[in-house]
Amino acid sequence: MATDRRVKYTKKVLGEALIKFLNEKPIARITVKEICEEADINRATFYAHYTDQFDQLKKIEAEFIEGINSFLVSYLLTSPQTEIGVVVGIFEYVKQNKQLCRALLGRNGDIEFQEDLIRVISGCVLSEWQGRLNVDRRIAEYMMYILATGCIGVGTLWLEDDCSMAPEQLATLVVQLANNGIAPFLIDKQKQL
Amino acid sequence: MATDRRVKYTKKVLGEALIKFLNEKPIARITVKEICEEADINRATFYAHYTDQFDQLKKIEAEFIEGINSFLVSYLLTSPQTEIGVVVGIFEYVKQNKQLCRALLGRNGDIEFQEDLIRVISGCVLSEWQGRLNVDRRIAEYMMYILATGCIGVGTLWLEDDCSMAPEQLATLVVQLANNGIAPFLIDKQKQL
DNA sequence: AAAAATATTCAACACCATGTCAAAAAATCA
DNA sequence: TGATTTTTTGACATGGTGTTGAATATTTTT
Repeated sequence: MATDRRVKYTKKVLGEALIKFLNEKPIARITVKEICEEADINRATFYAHYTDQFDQLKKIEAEFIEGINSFLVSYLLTSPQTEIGVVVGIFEYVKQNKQLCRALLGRNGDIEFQEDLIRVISGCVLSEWQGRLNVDRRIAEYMMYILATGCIGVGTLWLEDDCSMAPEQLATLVVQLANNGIAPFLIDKQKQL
Repeated sequence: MATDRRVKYTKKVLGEALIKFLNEKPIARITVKEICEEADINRATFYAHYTDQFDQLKKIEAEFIEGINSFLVSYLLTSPQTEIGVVVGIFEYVKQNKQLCRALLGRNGDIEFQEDLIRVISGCVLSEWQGRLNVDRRIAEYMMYILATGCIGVGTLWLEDDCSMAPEQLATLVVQLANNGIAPFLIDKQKQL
């Protein structure tokens, strides 16, 4: 299949070039010409694989989504399912793809990619919760959306911090906040008196 | 000052044209040429006001941020500050600028704009909470980020629903979830036994 | 209402990334 | 090695870009 070493190499260096530029400027400012110059690949070759830089970005995004999805599926099948375990897994997967994720989620990232991620997280992680909620289906969807976007948002901040915090710690924070909100963290616990 | 009626009209129709296209495709796919044709404004006139379509978008975004910021500041100065009141105010302001917000936050929106919004919300609404949290400053920042991005995320979903839910209802949901998480909404409340 | 100031229009220009092509060269696979 | 596939090369027309100066139109000022 698509295992020709030349094709593999071409896509690899073109992808690296795009990611590099995405850390500097939005996709709209990036030209096919400069991607090819950076990667030292002929422009005609680029067009043999992608229609333009947006197409290239979409395909890289799709590859990542596919990757994290299969990771989650295999995780859910094998491991004992602690509530926090999956969240840790997600953050670890993100950390392993730090540079790519920073480009896709950061300042010059793509909102459609965010939405794809929300879909994956909702599908694999949050969907189970949804059935246990004693609220309207629509309200439950809104609540899941808040949690999913909050999760992605803090993940992005974490990436900008170069993933300095441990994935377990971040996952713990997220799960606690999702379960009980900020109340347990407040200073004035009048109940203690 | 900048009150010449011609300038005002030009910027207005150019802005409307850009927003219209943003509901159809990403800014990168939008050309200065088509913005001007849609607005029936000469291309040279466009360049008298903006360097390109990105510059135009940034200026429209900045205008909105400025608007919501002054709205929040005046709100915090005049009204009795109920915890939920400010959140209602934000959602109402968003609803009043539905079409614009949908373009700026939707599928073809801009992540930098999201970040600007996070900054405003954090600054005006969440900063007070932060001091009351019994956690590290860094952890508190992460928590605020989760709440802010969750808030924006659900706001975007709400916009796509054409703001069908009342702002008060949505604000209530957000505040409850932020304060106590999903626990109070769960079906199996074993504590009741 | 006329004059002065300012904004917009118009036409034309060079520039450059784009997307495509056919033929040659290079690398891979069997 | 020989056949196949990919990449390179150079060339081409196309179209949006950004700028310019003069003409025209509109607003503001006196």
